[in-house]
Amino acid sequence: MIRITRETDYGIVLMTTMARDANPPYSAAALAKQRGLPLPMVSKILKALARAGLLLSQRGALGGYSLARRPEAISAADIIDALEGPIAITECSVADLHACLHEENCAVSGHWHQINSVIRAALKGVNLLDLSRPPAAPVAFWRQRAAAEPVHLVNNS
Amino acid sequence: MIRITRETDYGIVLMTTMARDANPPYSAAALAKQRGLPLPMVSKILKALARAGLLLSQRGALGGYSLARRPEAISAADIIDALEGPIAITECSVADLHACLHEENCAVSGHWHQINSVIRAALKGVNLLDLSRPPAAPVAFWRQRAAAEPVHLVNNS
DNA sequence: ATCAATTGGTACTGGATTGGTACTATTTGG
DNA sequence: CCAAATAGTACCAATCCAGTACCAATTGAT
Repeated sequence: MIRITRETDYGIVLMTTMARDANPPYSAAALAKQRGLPLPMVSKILKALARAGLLLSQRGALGGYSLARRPEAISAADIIDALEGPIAITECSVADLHACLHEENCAVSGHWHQINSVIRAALKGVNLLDLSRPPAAPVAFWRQRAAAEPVHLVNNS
Repeated sequence: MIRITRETDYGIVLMTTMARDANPPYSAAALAKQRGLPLPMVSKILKALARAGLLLSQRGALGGYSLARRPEAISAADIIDALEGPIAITECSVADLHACLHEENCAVSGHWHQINSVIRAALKGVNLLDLSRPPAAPVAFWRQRAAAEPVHLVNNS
C-alpha cells in the first residue's frame, strides 16, 4: 500500500484546523486538545512545519503558531514535503543516481520519475482551503492501527 | 516520503523482465539469477503475482511463470495492487468508514479519496510495455537501504 | 526581576512492519 | 520413479515509526 506516515496525517489535520478559524496564534496544547491528539506529537509536528516555513512561531507566554501564508497558498504537497521530505515513490527517484547497486541490472529506469511527477501534481493541486472545507459528502478519516483484523480496503479503481 | 515496499519494487522489475523477452515460462531461479535478487524473495513475489492473476504458473519440471496478459494490458497499478493490496494513501481511505475513532474530530474528510483517485489514474496509465522499454534517458533505479547518511532526495516540483 | 507559559532541540524506547530464510508438500515431465 | 519446479506456511532479524521524556531558550505578565 502506498502510504504516508501518520505524522503527516496529523500534520494535515493540524494545518486544516488552523486554516478553518483564523484566530492565531494557536498553542500546541490547544491544538492537541481540540483534536484529541497526543501533545508531544503535535508539538513535534508543529515544530517541523515551522522549520519548513509553513508556520510562523511565536515563543513565550501567549505565543503559538500561525499559518505563514494564506490557506490557498499552501498545498498538500507542501505539507508532505515538510514532514517527510520530498515526495518520491521509490528510493531510486534520487538525485544521486550512480549510487544504485543494481544499476547494471535495472532496466525499469526513468518511468517512475514520470509517475512521481503526476503524483506531485495531484498533491500540489489540493490546497489547505480545499481541505479545510468539507466536501459534498463528508466521510470519516483515519482509523487507528489498533484494528485487529485485516482492514478491507476499498478498491476505487 | 510516499513510498511502496521493496517487494513491490522487485515485483515490477520481475514483471518487466518477463515482458521484455517473451520466452516463457520463466523459473523463479532463472529470474532471480538474471536480476541478481535473492531467490526466496523472487519466489514469494511470483507466487503473489500468480495468485493475483497477473502471471500463469506451470508446475513440475520445465515449469515456471509466464505473463497472463499482454504487457500492454498490465498496469503498474495492477502490480502494486497485487503485491500490497489496493492502493490507499492513508488508512482512512477505507470502506468501513464508521470505524474511524476520530470521527467527530476529523474534518479533513473525503479529499484524500480524490487524491487517491488521481494517483491511481497515474499508475494505471503506465503499463508493462512502457516500463519494459527504456525511455529516452535511462537512469538507475533502486538504491539499497544500506545508504548510511540521509539520502538527499530530488525535489522535482 | 521573576515567574510561568510556550516553543526549540535532542535523545530514547517499545512495537509494528519489512525483508529475508527455512522447511515441507505437491505437481509433473522425462 | 526421480528430479525439477511451484505452493504453502511458519519463522527470524533488522529496520523504521509513533510516541515519550527531558531540558534549554524565549517572552509576556505580574
